[in-house]
Amino acid sequence: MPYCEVALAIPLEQHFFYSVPDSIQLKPGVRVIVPFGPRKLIGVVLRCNADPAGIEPSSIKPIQQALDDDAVLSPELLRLGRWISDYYFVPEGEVLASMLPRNAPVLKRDRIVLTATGEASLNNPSTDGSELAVLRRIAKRNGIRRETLRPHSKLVQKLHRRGWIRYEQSLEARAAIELAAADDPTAIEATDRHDLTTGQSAVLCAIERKMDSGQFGVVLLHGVTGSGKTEVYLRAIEHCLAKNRPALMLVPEISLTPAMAGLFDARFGNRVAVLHSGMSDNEREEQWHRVRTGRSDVVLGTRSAVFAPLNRPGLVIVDEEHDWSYKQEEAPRYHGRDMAIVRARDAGATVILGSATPAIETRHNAETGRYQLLELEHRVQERPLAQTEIVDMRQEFVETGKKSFLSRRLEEEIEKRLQQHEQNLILMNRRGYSAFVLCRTCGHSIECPNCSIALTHHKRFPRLLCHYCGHARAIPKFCPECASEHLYFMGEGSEQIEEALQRRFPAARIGRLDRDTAAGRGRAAAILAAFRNHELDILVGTQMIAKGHDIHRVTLVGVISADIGLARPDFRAAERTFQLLTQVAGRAGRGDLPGEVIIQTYYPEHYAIRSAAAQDYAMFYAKELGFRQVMHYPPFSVLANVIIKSPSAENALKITGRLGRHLEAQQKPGLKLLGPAAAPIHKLKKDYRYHFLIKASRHRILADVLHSCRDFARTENFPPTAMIIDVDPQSFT
DNA sequence: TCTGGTTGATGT
DNA sequence: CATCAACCAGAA
Repeated sequence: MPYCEVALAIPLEQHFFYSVPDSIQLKPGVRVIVPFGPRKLIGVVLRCNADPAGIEPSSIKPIQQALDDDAVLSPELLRLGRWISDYYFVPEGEVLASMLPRNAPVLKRDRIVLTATGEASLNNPSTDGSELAVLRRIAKRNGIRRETLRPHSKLVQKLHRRGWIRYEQSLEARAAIELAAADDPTAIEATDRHDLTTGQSAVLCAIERKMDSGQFGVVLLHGVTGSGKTEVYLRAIEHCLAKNRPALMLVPEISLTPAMAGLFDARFGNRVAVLHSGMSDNEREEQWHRVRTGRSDVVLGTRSAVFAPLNRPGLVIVDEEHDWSYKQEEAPRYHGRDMAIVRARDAGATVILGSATPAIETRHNAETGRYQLLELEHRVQERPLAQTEIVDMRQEFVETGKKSFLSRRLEEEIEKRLQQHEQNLILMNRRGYSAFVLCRTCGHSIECPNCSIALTHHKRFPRLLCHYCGHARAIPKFCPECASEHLYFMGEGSEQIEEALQRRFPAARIGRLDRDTAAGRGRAAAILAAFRNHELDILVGTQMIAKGHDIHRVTLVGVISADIGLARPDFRAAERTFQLLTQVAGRAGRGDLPGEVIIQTYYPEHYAIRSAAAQDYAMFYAKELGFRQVMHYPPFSVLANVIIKSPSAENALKITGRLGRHLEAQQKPGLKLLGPAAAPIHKLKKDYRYHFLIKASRHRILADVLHSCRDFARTENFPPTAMIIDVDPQSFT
């Protein structure tokens, strides 16, 4: 009987071999149900006719069932999966699982069956009466759903311990989902095509030339906010489709840019498939099927849409390529933008990376010629960029003697917009009401029991909430440590800003957009729609309000505290601040009326704030690049963050020490080791954490070290989840 | 990751 | 000696 090699979505690097019964036809990329220990799992066939060298033949079990007639993962996607597995040090099975719709194509049942000793006890007169009754029920139907015996769980547990019963898992293929009636991709309906500016035309022309070459290539489309990048994307997609190749566009978050989906629908009709996390599993699976079967050849989606089952895309667009939500923060920790490039390289496609504030690495790649640089330096219809003003809040305090989060300048300007029936966008990049609760008597702030983090006060909820693990507790009247009643609620969040603005401007219609108000399907879109329709005068929010919205009556953007985030222990803190401020400033003055931006800060000298206020990318880039060079940070090095975690503080420290000694011995030219150090959030979700930051001059050197870490962890028997390798890390919690 | 088996502390 | 949680090995 032939053997096949299967990748399973478990945190083990190995693949597993199974025999293939004659009745089952397989090819690589087909999903299968396989027995795995006492369980059944879904895996993906990597190779048929594989040689299970070194594995005891009698231990090889047969494939239970194939779930697909045809490969659901194309050779192209299987290659990409292998690449990601190697590059990011993640098990291939986990990568492949994340490429497929999450909807399990099986029904899972936990069953209880009798063992041989259990059978024997059926006929043993000394068996206890209630036990016998349960055994008889199981015997009667030759096994029973575990669920059914839930009311007798105590008894069942006892029988299991005694070895009379055995748990069994069954997986059965579910019927495939029904697709809506087939609709062939139709020709493009040319609605609403904006005339191009000369700048846009030139850029589009260069992109089309690149696509016509049929060769892989990356273009950085660096265009100021409001310069009309979207129209360029749409035209480029039209060109791609005209050449009979599918197109893929990634956006950071669709729920925050509902307008984009609307544009795609209007332009490409039923050829468009939309893939994002806000959809139900069924909807997502249906869209995925439409793509796989060729009914959709334009895909618009978030990070994981980079794995859309398109056949050799000719164009891959990454909008807002600098956006950090492209990095998956759990395994497999891939970067959506970078995977777009890897995929395009394999498919011979053109990549457009679009941004007003490109990541330093991306701009550097363009400067050094790896990417083609295309720029749009002016807004459409010669609209000016917004006027910007920095308010020094230290000075404000000196002059007013009052501790207020709202400066006189910002207050005055909001007042003016309200009178003129124009709209205001107020950025407060921290959610909740108060950032933390401090006891004036014992000096401690109330911490999360699972994480070394202060709990945030949410007033409407009303609870203290951990923003990392979700832990919630009642709002205390007394300090839980020392029972003092002197609790102080410190640091404003978006909820408090909204409330205070409402108090200051009672007649204004004020809305708030942050993770709290946007929770739930369609909520974010509804709030944005209300703002767009001018049912709101002021929209307060976190970074969500900065993302790509094109609302013409917004003439004032206020930033309550530009400093939030600057002090974070992350070498990209300045870059993020610059990007956030520039992006939010870009929301002002996108219509006929000119825009104005007021940035409040306690740190007006900081280059991130100064260059954002000047809307001067070049100034920021030059300064930041110099810093990166001196500090050996990307793009002058490649990084990996190796995290050690354990629920036991001692264990975490012990393992860290061992890995540390191992890493010390790996020192060589081109390699820099930082740490071990306690992770910035030392305890997270009940795990104590330490980390090593590894800098290398080349990826090869980094990969070698990471390999050695992984081997070391295996030979030293680290628990399999104790070590997390994060290649190209984007955040350092 | 998940499961089941082993082990050692606790209690009768 | 029974019971239970905590630890660990193995999965093809």
